[in-house]
Amino acid sequence: MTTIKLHNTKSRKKEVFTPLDPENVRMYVCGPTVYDRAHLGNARPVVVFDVLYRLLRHVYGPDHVTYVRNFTDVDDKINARAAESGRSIGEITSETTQWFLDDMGALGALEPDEMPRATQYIPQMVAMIEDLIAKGHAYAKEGHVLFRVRSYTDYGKLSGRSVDDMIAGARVEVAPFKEDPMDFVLWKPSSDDLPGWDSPWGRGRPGWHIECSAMAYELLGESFDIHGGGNDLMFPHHENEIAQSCCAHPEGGFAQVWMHNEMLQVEGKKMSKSLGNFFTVHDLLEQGVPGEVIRFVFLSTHYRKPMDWTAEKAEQARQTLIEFQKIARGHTPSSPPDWFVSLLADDLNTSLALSALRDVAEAGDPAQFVAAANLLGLLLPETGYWWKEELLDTVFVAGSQSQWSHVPLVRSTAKKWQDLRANKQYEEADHLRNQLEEAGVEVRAVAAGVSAYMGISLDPAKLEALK
RNA sequence: GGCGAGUUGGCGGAGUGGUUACGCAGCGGAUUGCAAAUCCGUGUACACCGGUUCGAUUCCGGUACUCGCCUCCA
Repeated sequence: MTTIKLHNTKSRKKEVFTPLDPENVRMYVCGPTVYDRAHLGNARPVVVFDVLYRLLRHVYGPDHVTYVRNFTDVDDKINARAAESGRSIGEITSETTQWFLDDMGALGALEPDEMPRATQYIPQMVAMIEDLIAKGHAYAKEGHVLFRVRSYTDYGKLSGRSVDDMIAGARVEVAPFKEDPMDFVLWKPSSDDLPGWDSPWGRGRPGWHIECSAMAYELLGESFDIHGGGNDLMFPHHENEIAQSCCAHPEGGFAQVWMHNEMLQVEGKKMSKSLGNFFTVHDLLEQGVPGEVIRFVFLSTHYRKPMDWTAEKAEQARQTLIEFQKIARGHTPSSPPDWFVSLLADDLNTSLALSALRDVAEAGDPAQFVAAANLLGLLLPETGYWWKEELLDTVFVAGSQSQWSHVPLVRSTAKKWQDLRANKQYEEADHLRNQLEEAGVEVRAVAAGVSAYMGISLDPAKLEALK
């Protein structure tokens, strides 16, 4: 069996991964708060942990891995969005949840085995909070319930902070109902116009951190193998999760391995609305950037390094993927070579695996090549629509599905170009080629005849003019 | 201020105590009506300063710069 090594944030080291139960390897990853489209940065952990999920399924068997990723559907940002848009909370969360699934699906991400919604686990959260109060780790005051940070001596261990240092540097105004500035909210009261549930402390709603603790406990138990998420969640979210879960279930130990992906930048800068470089996954897909290309770019940077999204990388990824498609077409996957799997098993070295894909291809077994690519979530039938196989003999479509309608015209024009060349009518042929290029189509002569490449910047109007 | 991550040739990006990553671009050649595509060939880089060592890009210490978190943004 392939040995998997993973970098554990707890130890800051790469460790050999030994599941608690190889028959049921369990992983929890923090999912989105559903109030808007997922931006590109949101997609990074999804892709990273999707690769891990695929690897675990390959090594331990598809039926022996349980992957949980939650939806946070109760949150002040959602309330604010509802208030400003005049729409109902339920409408917003269900719509956004579906968007998320669609967009991540376009990136070739498998759906987790369980996708719990926070609002479906309120009783479990209340029970856990009651338990924490009973054990002296939490206290109720003025309709709030707060976690008593000082009652958990290991608080701060994951992120390497001491409680005293944090208080010294804290800039937050301390609420009067807090015993200690570091204490955080488990439950807070809701006014009548806000979502709320009846509880021993009155009508209210849960704090963010308790959601993940309660859902992870309910679905994976008091101890499980891997907990993942973005670097920025390490503190306070994951630290608080550990405190809650380990205090409620001291015998469990919660997650064995903590994994954190680094953040995403765009053209060297942090993605932010003020810099004007903020965009969603959906935006890119709409522009005709295939989800597979986005995924390829993600995989080309190791998950523990900051990733820079650039247009140039996307273009290179596109070209490489077209190459890969030519190798793969017509072949059904067999099984990836063990040596390839072991590259990936070394703390998800996706960038190395990506370049090694060429070696798999050169080894001469296309079925293995497709299988290796599939392990990375590439060349999948469901996301490879942009290079639809039946079109390949003459036309590559590198954009969105909406471009398919132009394929017949491009194909016939390309053939016309070829005929002109065959008749040595070079002037007319070159003119036609220029027109095609201006419309966003590249044509070239190949051994078998002619092929055309429809780029993403297709100009349908100029194309129609060629009729 | 506290904590953490990073710095590899034109670009992206692996890896290693002493020998080639790889890809893209570029350059030279073959081929070609031109171009593209394809094929062949081609590149001694590892932030800076010390230390350990026969020898460091690779280990240790420091400096600079970049970035993230500490403000319920993945």
